[in-house]
Amino acid sequence: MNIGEIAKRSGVSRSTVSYTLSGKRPVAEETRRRIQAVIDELGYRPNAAARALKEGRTRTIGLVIPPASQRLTDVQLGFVASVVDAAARADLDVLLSPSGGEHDRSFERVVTGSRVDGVVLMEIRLEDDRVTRLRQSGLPFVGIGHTSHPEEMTWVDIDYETLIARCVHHLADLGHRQIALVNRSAELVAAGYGPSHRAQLGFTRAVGERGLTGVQVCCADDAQAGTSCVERLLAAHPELTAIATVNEAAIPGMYRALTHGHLTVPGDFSITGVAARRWAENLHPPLTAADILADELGAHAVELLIQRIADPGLPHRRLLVAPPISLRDTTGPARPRARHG
Amino acid sequence: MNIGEIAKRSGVSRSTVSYTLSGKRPVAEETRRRIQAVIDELGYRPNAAARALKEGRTRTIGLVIPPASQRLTDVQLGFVASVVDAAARADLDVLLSPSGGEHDRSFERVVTGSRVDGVVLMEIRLEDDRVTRLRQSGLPFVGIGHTSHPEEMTWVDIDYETLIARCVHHLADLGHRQIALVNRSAELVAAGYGPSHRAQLGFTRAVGERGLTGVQVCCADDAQAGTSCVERLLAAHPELTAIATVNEAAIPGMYRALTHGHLTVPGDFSITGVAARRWAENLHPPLTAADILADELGAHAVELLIQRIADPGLPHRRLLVAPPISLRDTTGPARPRARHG
DNA sequence: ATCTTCGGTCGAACCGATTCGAGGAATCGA
DNA sequence: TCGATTCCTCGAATCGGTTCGACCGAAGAT
Repeated sequence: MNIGEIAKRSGVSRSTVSYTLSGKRPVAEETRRRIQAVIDELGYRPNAAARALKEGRTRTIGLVIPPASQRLTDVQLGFVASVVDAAARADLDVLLSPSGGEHDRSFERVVTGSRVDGVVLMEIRLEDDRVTRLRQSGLPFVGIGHTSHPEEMTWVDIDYETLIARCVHHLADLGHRQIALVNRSAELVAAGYGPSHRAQLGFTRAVGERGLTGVQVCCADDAQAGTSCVERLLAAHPELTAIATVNEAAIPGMYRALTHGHLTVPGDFSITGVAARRWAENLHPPLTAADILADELGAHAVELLIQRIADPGLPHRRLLVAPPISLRDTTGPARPRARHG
Repeated sequence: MNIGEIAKRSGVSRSTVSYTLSGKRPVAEETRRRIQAVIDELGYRPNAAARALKEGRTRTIGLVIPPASQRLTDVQLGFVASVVDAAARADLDVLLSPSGGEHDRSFERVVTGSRVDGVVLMEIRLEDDRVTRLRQSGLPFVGIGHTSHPEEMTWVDIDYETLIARCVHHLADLGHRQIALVNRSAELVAAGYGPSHRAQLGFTRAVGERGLTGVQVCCADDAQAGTSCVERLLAAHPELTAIATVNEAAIPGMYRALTHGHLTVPGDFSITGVAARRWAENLHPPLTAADILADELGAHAVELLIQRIADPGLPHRRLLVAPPISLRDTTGPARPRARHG
């Protein structure tokens, strides 16, 4: 079922069929109708490989997701969904590629075999081999996240530094004097994961500006870890009255630890952070947090990528978003903690 | 950077380079080394489109995910991850396609343009247009889930009927006499969503076999809905002492409603169901549930698909898995409910 | 009446791989 | 020494599209 077959049945040449499809040259109205009828009847669609070969573009973008695809956070999942949606709207297909660890073959295939016109790269580290690899390959790409050389690539990102600083200021405004930052896992922080690093910066800065006492801890990305992390914090820092966090997966566990410690939220203890909106709303109690607009960010990444594909010579662009804090039910005026042992 | 360039620099013909790459004909050891050196130096990879065009296969599979990609459940996410992993292991790329609603163009592109060698289809309904469409397209496909004509396609699925029946028997063994099934959203059930339908069947059957009183309700896929659903249940059925559910997203909300109603789990009230293992373990308290082994199922789907791609004439196969219930902390002996208003 | 112009169509080249039949050189047996 | 066999390599065809130059007839200009 190829273009030659359509041509034969319509009594025209292959090129005329092609022009009918693309509209790049005029075709007589009657001829066009005849060809279209045959196409519709046979349900013909041009072969994607042949088209890609001749045109030199695949109408496909790669989406490189983090290795541990088992444990995508809600925010990450939101990025995937929004990238896929935005790509679909632009009539682009999305090739999914896990990267890192045992999946390097997959990443390499995507980068190197002219399979895609461009790549959206998620979960970028401050020093990231994949960025180096992509840059030297010459393939257009856009990061969701950025490296320690932000000017060298096009990216969109969440301004964790500002957001966490904002959280700290918000807590300080409410009278809290001793605040903890619950970051993500120690491994991620050690690996130079940008958001974690920038959260540290923002926290340190804001705590300094407001003359507060700040504690920083790492915590694995699950509820269990959140519980034990907060238990340790409460025990070690009796004056602590509030937490800011970028570790959404640990938050339910943190709630649990507070409940166990007979601390009500937001009465006795305040907690705030950065999280996906729907997720924050569905928590109990709903979390006061800076809402990450994954939809918007993913769509923007695709848009920038499409521009870069159209003109790879374009200067690099970056977009750093810092959504405001949505006040919900987990932050309130500071009150000295009652001791319960 | 094409095969001709490699050939020129190695001083051989293009076909010799091709044979070196594929090993389909002998190439002199020295020639092979020379060619390989050039390939390594230039980092050459054969153009995927050209190869696909000539070979008639793309080394890519399509993964059709549910429309509301924003709200993939943990189980669904597990399927995606395991399919991607399994495909990567088989050196296959994965083209992601949201289906349904506004995304039909994407689905159509995947099915029709020879973009993929086969398709894994998720979230199948009892009557499903996409299955019809795929069957008439002749493209090999494997379902995760199946329609009301199970013999007409190859699929893997979770035996929700058996699992829910098992949950009911487990609760009956513990002495519970009145049990509720919390199903997924009314829309899904109305749309003929297989798992929901089969859960109903299994529930009705087991309740009958054990002479219990059974109540069935639908519940949207979020915590909020879970809370109000259970609140209504508790109010309407004072004798109710246990719940079985296939709605994992609603479970945290159900816990909450029980807590509010001053019912301890598993002391006053038992709850069990079907859920992803990691998720069930991380819940508080950990959920007694049949653990869905998404990894296994996804990998098996890919395996079956690869077989069908290799030989489309193969008879259809099906795999219905019914993992045993993992006893955790949410089911216990029946005890008449204390009235708290 | 002749020259342009232009809309509509065709044939052929091309994209970058794979694969088949054929050919050349070296080796072997007779 | 000559033909057969084996081993290696090459050239050409092919996959299914797109696109460029050319051509043809009809309409418009002079």
